[in-house]
Amino acid sequence: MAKNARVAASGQSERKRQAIQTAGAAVFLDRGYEAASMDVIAAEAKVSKQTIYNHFHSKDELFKAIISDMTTALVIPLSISEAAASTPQKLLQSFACDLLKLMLTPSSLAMYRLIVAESARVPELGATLYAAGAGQLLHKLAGYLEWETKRGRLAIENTESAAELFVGMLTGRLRFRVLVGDCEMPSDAELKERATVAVSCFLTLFAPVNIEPMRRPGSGR
Amino acid sequence: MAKNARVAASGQSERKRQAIQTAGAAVFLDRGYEAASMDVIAAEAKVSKQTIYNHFHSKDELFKAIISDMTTALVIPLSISEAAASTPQKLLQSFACDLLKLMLTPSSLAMYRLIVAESARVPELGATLYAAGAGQLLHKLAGYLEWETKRGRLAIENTESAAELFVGMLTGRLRFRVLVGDCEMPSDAELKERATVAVSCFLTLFAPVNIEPMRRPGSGR
DNA sequence: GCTGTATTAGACTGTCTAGTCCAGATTTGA
DNA sequence: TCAAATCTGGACTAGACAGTCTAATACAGC
Repeated sequence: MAKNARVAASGQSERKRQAIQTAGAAVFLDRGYEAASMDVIAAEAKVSKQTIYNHFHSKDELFKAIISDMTTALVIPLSISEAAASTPQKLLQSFACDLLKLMLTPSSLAMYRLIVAESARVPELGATLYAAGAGQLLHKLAGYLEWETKRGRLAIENTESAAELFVGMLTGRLRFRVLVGDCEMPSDAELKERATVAVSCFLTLFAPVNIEPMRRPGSGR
Repeated sequence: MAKNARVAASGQSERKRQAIQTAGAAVFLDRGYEAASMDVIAAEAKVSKQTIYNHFHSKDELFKAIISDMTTALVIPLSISEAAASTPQKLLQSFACDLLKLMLTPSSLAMYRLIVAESARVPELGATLYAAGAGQLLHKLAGYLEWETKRGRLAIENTESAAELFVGMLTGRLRFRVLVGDCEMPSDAELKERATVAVSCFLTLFAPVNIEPMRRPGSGR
């Protein structure tokens, strides 16, 4: 045991392990930790239950492995490389749209639900995941804001707090409402409108003083 | 059966029912739906298990009764009655502080966790609770903003969307971070600073044009 | 005090689950 | 080709849990 996993990447054992993690992720996300049984995961992975226990000591360890794997798979939709060729308004607008769409994805919602529900039971996971996901996203956004400030196209003193402000304005209670079934999934047009309002407010607050401010916000539906 | 419950308010039966609901709320909030067993709830309520089933047909019905009871107990910390004697800045600031403190209360956090976790299993609850809690709060805030706009002390076109914007700016990712263990409970001073930033941004966006704008925000911490 | 109803403790059923064990089949690596 | 490791499926243990049942007790209204 404990052989180099990479060497065996094409081997059956490693494929089984992957299948278990994939199936486990699906079942945990779908049902939550308690309601996900090892038998169902085994069936989903097309693997015998014993095989799961060959790879993971317990249900809890499997869960932790899956979640911690997910942190490496989180993708942040903000490419600062494009920033030079764009304007703050365009870049923030497209970032905002991407972010809204991403966070309202069924799998993102399921992930959020799972993390909120289980972070009490498994404290270390939540912080790790936050750092890899939302935290990193805010940090990248702050980096971009910093860069634009140096360039003179924005005027922000505390970029970390401004980044959080922007994301807060953008998302508001939307995720909670969708999660809780208070409203349908918004259309793309509604998301775009929401993004536009947030960007426009943000630029009103943080555009350099010598630049004409945006239209007064809050007129959106 | 089905006697008027109010008449029997001083009776033993009604007291038992109350004890069951109270104990059930505590156990559900503490452990979540799945991990809360009827035996534990009975013990906590100092009641026999059969008595629970005399009052509620099933665990699920008990859960629903408890949650729907909570909706009537939600208190919104915004008294517009004080508004006339104050200024938008002062009132929003105090509202913001109250709201932040309220939402970071251990019991509020536990409630949030429970709702997020269980709204998938019991869809109708989430919407009801949202309407009674966060939704009503946003609505009251919007009402206040409307009133100040009519009075000429604010200039807002869409007050509902502005209310959500304000709450979004105020809370940002804070609840999620605390819930997930990414950060400690913030001190009162930090909460106040956070409220100040949000209020100042909000007033910059929505103060009437003839009034001097606030200091440029984002300088916090 | 009498009568009917609610409560109680605890035994009990049936179901579900995490985790183990085993004997035979398959795969892997040399 | 052979031996070690891994996989399989299914039976099994032990415990938890929702919900029922019972026989005895406490209580409320008349």
